[in-house]
This record gives sequence, structure tokens and C-alpha cells, in this order.
Amino acid sequence: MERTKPKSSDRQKSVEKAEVILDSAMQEFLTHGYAATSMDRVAAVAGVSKATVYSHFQDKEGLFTALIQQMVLQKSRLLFDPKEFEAFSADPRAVLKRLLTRMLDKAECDQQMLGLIRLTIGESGRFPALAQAFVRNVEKPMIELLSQHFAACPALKLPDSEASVWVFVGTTVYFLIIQELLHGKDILPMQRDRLMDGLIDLITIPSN
Amino acid sequence: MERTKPKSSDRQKSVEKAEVILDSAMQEFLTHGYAATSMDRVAAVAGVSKATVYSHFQDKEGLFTALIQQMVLQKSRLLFDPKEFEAFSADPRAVLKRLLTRMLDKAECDQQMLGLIRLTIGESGRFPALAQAFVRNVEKPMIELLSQHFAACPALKLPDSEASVWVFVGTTVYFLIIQELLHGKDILPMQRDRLMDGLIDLITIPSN
DNA sequence: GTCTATACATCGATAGAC
DNA sequence: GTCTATCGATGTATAGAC
Repeated sequence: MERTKPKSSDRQKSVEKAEVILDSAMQEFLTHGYAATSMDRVAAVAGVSKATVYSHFQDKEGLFTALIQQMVLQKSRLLFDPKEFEAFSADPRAVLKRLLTRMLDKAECDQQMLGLIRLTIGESGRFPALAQAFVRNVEKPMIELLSQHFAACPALKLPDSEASVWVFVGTTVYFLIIQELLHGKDILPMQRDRLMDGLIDLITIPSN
Repeated sequence: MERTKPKSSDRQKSVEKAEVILDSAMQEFLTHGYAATSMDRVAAVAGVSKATVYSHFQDKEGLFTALIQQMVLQKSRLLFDPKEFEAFSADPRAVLKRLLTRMLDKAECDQQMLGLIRLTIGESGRFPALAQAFVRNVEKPMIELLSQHFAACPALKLPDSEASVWVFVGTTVYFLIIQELLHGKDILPMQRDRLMDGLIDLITIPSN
């Protein structure tokens, strides 16, 4: 229906077609999930024929796998700006607050990221390898990077800095799942700033 | 294929058929998700004809909605045994530890609960009302019950007891998602007891 | 390399016999 | 009330023309 004729020329080799197809696949899979996405619609949205899709990707499962792997690697880059941590030891509370704000700002706006989380969890039964790729490339680097900084910050005086990072990340992810994915803003309300401050209070002892 | 002939008699009125169909639907939807579940298989597993399924439920969406609502209400009952909290003010750390152990024990074994979480998140885009029913009947009562006890426990001395409950539950849910749903046990390992102790240490100040 | 056209299976849902 | 049989739509995947 929304076929778009190749505007400028056909000089572009088929390399770029694969990207267009992946873009289309992303839109469709993120919106409808794996099973409810049809290869017909992927082809139509991409503006190519179905046969072209199958010439670039072996089958539906191959297209889905390629897409998720690409998204996982893309989202794994620049989860954090290293500069965020510069003043960490000096003023951990301020840095943590900026960190949380940035994480939630990014996640709440980044519908791609929210969709990727929904899709990864939703299809984790049928595609366990993709779920593990998500853990390996998104969650694990985040946990480990934070662990390094938590452990290296004497002002925190955490008994178990790695467990504390799980608490830190877990609280954030749970908040996103309830509020954004499960549409619970009005049913189980919680102010972002209140949760962030409460979490930081628990992580950084000084306020007692 | 796995049709089971009605063993004893047909005396059982159609009331029980609806339950058999719901059981079958649970197995299929939890395993394959909404879109990948076929009404043919639901009927076959239930041991009835497809027409019988449609005589008890309006359509596929109606069957799915009825199932999730039933499961949500079922899981909402007895999330916690009130007796768990008896000695809370006296020894919060011990009670919290037992609470966490019970929650994780139950969730890790209860494949139905894990499947319900996966399904609810995975279909939260297409069925926002069901996602909200999950928040309203499962998450909200859990948060509120814990909030009451957290707030009433002077030994905790929490600056914001409700935020602390979000941290408490969020850490637990995130742990379950990574380890169980996303199959991350080997990729991002974390010992249950270590996380529980670390979390309790953060919630209950005394150990500094 | 990309298209059109199509093969073949399966889907959701219903009609009509009993 | 439950069954068998079937309809029309849509799904994945491919064959063959250009």
C-alpha cells in the first residue's frame, strides 16, 4: 500500500536495500511482535517485493534474528557517556542523580528501546538465544561498568557494590516496565524524582 | 491429535467445558503467545471441537482476555501470607529475608507466573487494558501491602518507605527477568542469596 | 537482482446436521 | 450443545520472466 518508488535512481546497489528492509522490519516487529508481523507488510513498507526480501534474508526467522542482533549491538553502544562518571568520587549523589535522569529521559523517549525490551521479553520463550544476546550486550556491560565505578568510590561505603548495582539498575528497569510498558502511570503512580531520590538515599548512606 | 474422549459421561454440563478450554488456552497462549496460538490447537488440546470453543467465547480475543483476567485474579490471591509479617517490627531483616526467599522460590518454580509476566509484557502493546489489569491486581496490591509494613516499622527508619518498596520489588523482579525469562543465569550470574543480603543491607541501615 | 504470479498451508469464524 | 465440514482471507515461501 505504501510502496515508495525508488526516487533518484537504481544506481544504489542491493546493499542499501537490506537496510531499507531492516528499517521496515524494525517498524513492523516492534509494533506487532514476531508472529503477528507478515512478510507481505515488511516488503510493502520497505517498498520492495516479497521476493527481494527473501533474496536478502533466508526466511522470516532469519530476518527477525538479524534485526534483533543489529538493534542489540546498536543499543549497546553509548549506553553511557564515560564523562558522566568524572566527578563520581567527589559527589556521588549528584552524579547518580544525573545518571538516573539521563537513563530515564533516554528510555522514556526512545520508543525503539522500549519496544526492544518488550519484544525481547515477549519472544524470550521462542528465541532464547536473542534474549541472551540482549543480556550479554546490553545488560551485562551496563552492570559491569556501574560496578567498576561503584566499587571504586569510597564515599559510597557499600558492603557489596555489585549487588548494589543490581538494585540500582533493577529499580530503574522495574519503574520503566510498570510505568511505560504496562501503562501503569495512573494505576500505580510514582513520581520519577521521588523514586530517584529514595533510591539514591539507600545507595549512599550519608543522609542518616 | 491429543483428543481425549469424555471419560465418565456427558452428565457434566457445559460449565466444565469452559474450564477445560481455559486450561487448554492457558497452555497454548503461555507457550506460544497470542498471535502464534491457533484456535484449532486450543480446541484439539481441550478435546473439543472448534465450534464448541466459539460457543463459550466470542472470539480469539475474548478467549485471551478471559484467560488473562482469570489468571491475574488467581495470582493476586495469596501473594503473601499475612502471617509472614508477624515479627516484622521485631526483626525486620529476618522477615525480609524469609519474604524474599518465599517470593523467589515461588516465582522460579511457578512457570505459570513467569509465563504470565512474559505474556503480559509481550502483549502490552496490543492489549494495554490487560497490562493495566496486571498492574492493578498483582503489582499494586503487592506494593501497597509492603508499603504499609515498611512504614509501620520504626526499626527501618526509611526516609521514604514507599520508594523503598519500589526498590525492594524492582530488584526482585529485575532479577527474575534477567535470570529466568531472559535465560541470563550463565551470562550475567548473580547468586540469589548475595543479592538478597545486599538488598536487605541497603533497606535496613543498622549494619554500618 | 528484482519483479509478478502463484503454490500450498493454515488461520479465524460459521453454517447446518444431529 | 456439540459436532463435521467448509468458506474466505491471509500466511510463508518459491518459480519463472525480465
